[in-house]
Amino acid sequence: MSNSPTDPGSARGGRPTSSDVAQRAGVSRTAVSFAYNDPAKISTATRDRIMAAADELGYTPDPLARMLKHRKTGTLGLLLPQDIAQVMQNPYYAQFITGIGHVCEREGMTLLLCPPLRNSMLKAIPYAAVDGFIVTGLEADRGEVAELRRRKIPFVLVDSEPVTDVPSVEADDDKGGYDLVRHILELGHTRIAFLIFESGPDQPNLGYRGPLKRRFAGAERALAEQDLSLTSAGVVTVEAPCTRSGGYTATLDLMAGQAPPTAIVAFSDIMAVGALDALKSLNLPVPAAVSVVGYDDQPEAEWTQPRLTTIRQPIEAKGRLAGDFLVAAIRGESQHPRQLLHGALVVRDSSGQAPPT
Amino acid sequence: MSNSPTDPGSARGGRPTSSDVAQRAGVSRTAVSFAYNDPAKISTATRDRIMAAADELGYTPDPLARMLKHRKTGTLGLLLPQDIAQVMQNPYYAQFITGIGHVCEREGMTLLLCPPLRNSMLKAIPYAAVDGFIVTGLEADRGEVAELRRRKIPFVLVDSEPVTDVPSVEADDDKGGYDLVRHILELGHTRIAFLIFESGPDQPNLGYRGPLKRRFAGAERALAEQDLSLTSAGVVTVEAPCTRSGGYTATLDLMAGQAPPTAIVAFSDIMAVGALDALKSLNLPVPAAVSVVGYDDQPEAEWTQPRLTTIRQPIEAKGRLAGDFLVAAIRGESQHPRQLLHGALVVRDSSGQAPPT
DNA sequence: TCCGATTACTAACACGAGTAAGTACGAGGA
DNA sequence: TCCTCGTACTTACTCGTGTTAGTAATCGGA
Repeated sequence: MSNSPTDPGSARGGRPTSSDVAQRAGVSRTAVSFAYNDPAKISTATRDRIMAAADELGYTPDPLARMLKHRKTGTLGLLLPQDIAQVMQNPYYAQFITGIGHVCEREGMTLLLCPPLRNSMLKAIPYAAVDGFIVTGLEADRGEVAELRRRKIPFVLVDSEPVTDVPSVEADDDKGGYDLVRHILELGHTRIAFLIFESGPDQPNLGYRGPLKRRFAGAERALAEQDLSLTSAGVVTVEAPCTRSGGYTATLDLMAGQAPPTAIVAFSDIMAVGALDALKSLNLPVPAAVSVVGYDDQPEAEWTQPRLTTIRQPIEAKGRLAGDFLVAAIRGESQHPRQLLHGALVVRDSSGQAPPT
Repeated sequence: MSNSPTDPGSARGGRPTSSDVAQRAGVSRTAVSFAYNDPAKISTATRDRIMAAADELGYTPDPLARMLKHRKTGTLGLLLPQDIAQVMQNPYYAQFITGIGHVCEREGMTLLLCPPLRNSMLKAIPYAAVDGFIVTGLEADRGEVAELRRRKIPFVLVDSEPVTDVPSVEADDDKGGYDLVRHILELGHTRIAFLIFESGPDQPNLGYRGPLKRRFAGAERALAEQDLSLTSAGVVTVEAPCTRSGGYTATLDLMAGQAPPTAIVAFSDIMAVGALDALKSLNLPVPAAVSVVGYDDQPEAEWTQPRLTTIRQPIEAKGRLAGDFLVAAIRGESQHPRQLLHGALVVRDSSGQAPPT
């Protein structure tokens, strides 16, 4: 109303600043800052006057400016390998984020979901205002690690290949793969199909990254004990999208083949559920005709008919540890810890003795 | 190495700034900025020199400083009513965030999860560096709306009571409640139990907020058509935590009562699943002895045995619309749209004719 | 040879705050 | 009266960047 258009500090359409409040209360901008951050440094009378002025103008300190000054954002960044929509459809991530959430609650921090920018995780890094990153589903090339190092931003790797001097959280996927396949072999199966997620090079067990690679390594160890390998007759590997329908379609294809498997090892519960769907539609009893096992022990595993044998993985603990490590790294307390989490075979009803030949 | 300790611009432990790069390349700081943001304004030769210097020093523009200058963060804020860990355990939110995720992808934005700070959504607002908020699960008192208005931050309300001049997305929970109960009544049920989430005042249908309140209103309309009400004999309302075990325990209690219900109306699928568990453990066939219906049509609803009758709610669309509205509001294009989304009754196998008395 | 016009760059201000160092003032002690 | 000393406040610098306005050098044209 009384603002001349050239008046610089006044609310010219935008939000009021501390200068506006200072002017209105007849004090310096510093006094306004003190009123908010260090009330002891100012008389209660002027403090009240300042607060009243702030209230009338609708002033509120700008979070960005504070962050810039303090060099602290109060947010953890979660660097994702896929778009948010894809990630959230995967129950794995819901559990993982739950774990991080516990840390956020304890520390009073927020969580920023950072999907790739123009299909690149690397490009997403420079645009995130965070105190540090939790990096998950890292691509093989590792440009991201170099970039994060360049930037001197604290970060934690999850389910990635080990990198020196970087805190990391891993699961014993090798042992998981081993336990799962050994369980199947002990039941007498010899015609085994591996149902795996994501696309990779066409040579199995070569070029797979992260957890998948390690699960395969464990599987191969178990197979070797029975003088089998991933390339033995009867052992096949099929790739499909990590969805229920992906597992469904792949299983239909498998069972239509020459010598269909008697055991399907899915490296994801959700794909295993799809496999169960397919076998049901083919009227093949599980586990009498075909055994099915999954991985992760997500809640679905207990609801299927029959209930799913799987590897329980402490996903939530993984998130929590990653959060703890990151917070420690941000505080500079980090000793570059590396934690290996253990899974366990959960035998339910979907795996049984191989049918007589 | 060659930095004197009083040298102000040099990397004194921290990250290098554009001044450092400028000094190293023998140009002004402005030139460095141009090299990154407007290469046309600078000769290619010096641009290369600047980039080389930046590379050697490991320089990278500070996202916070950019945001402050541009008055734009490139992130949407999701203001949550509970801690991240609690929210992520609820499949509802996973779907909702999926919807927002589509918008984030299209706009190239990130998503900030803002849980309450010291049990207060209101206190979380000032600490978030976002371009706008999606507000969900708002408490009844509405302090948050006033605060967001004060701050002049764009925001969108989801599943809240209507507020004038604020974009909002709602579902027709009233119709959902009506359809669900009408379905049950048409099957001849008269002894009905409502299984609802969260704690409220002890008088049912009074003081409930948001969606729950509207679902009850719809339910009451349907009941009235049969000359029944929420306080009729045979109609009970039970509150329990919104979890599988919450539904389980509550149902056990219900069935142990004098005149146990023949229909259980859960206002959440996950509680309905718990109810099914309980009935199974009591050897009560569903729907022959007791019908069970849920709400939301989450993926679980199709996996249960029997498959669950429920109200399909377009949760993902809700998130997507909220995102769209928020982006429009941030751009200043907003006409304060209000969208009402429609659900639909999905009849599966868990609801059937009431047993003969 | 002198005049615009273009190119290539810089100085100076802005974004919105926090904070060390400095100043004016009144009270209290010698 | 003079000299502390504490209180209450301000001046001036800082965080790291974007960008307008302005200047020195170069070029083409007459």
